[in-house]
Amino acid sequence: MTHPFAERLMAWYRRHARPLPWRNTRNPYYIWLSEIILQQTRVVQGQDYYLKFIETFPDVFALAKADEQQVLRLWQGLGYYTRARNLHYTAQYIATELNGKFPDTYQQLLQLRGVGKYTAAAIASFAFEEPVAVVDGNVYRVLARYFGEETDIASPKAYATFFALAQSLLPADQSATFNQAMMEFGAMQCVPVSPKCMFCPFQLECVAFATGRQAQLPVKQKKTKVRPRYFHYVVLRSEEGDVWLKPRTSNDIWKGLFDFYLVEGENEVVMESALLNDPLISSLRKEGTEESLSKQYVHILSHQKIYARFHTFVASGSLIERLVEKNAPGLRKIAADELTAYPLPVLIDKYLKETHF
DNA sequence: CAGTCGTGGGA
DNA sequence: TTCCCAAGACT
Repeated sequence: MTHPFAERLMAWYRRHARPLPWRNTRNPYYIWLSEIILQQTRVVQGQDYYLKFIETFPDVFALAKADEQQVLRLWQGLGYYTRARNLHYTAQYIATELNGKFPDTYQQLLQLRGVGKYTAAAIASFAFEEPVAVVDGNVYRVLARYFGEETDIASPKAYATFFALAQSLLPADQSATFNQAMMEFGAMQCVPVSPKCMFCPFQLECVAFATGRQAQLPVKQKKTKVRPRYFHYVVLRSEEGDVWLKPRTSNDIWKGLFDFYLVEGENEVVMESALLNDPLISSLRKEGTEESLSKQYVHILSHQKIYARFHTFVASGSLIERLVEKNAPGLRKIAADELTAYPLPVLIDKYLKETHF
């Protein structure tokens, strides 16, 4: 009764599946962890993080017992840090409220923080063989091309359209294999640029191939606009080897991570006066503190382009403490050799490495 | 709905 | 250089 498409897809999968570490298990904790890591993230980038996480936190209780800061530090460099904070929150919820028993249905999984429709379907099918189709970027692409489906995948209603398609193809008794196969096929064969149509098992029926529209499908309208930001960081270093960090708590980029005291301006012109007017910088200069300025760093995020410079001030710890208390409450004094315990944005980590901190 | 949340890699 | 985008979720 299996749909011919599904049959051929799974045959392809049996020959071409990569041996990924999270494919050897039905443990929902491992599958959940891998799926959160892989959201908007390439396998090559996520794999080492997955291995680090299961080694450090072998079960949901271990993850629940950790500090959020430790989880974020392990996540450092992966981006979209809300994923890590939700991961930790959900681990604590499962460990304490559910006594460690993982939710085992699509609907219940959907209630977990950080678990949306895709991830709930992935866990439900991979761990519990529930017949619910996954729809991720790969699935959009494969189905849009195969069926010539032109719905804009950036519109929220597209999910329902493609879910219905995927669900109609899914064999109820092999949902795990089918879902894995759909994504693997999209990732390895029906790739975004230059898909391997010459060796494709669906060449005869694929609408995109027949009409030469592989490059036009799937349709995606939304284009992200990038906002420039101008950062001037104040790096406070004491002669005793301490450094002052700033926890990022607001709903901005890098929430939950640490950076330095920051002066930000709309543009470079505004920046100049902002620096002169800043109370902490003024007081440091008034004290004649040794100062140096770094090169400009350019750091690209999905919606922002950050131009950053680092102003380093070196002084005695007591002087810095006095000025910080008066002008920059909220900074945290850290021994330089304890920086490895703090989750830092890649921009900050790169600066620290380049200046041999 | 439309915008926002990182980072790295490939064309 | 610039653009796209990668096993999305949340507001």
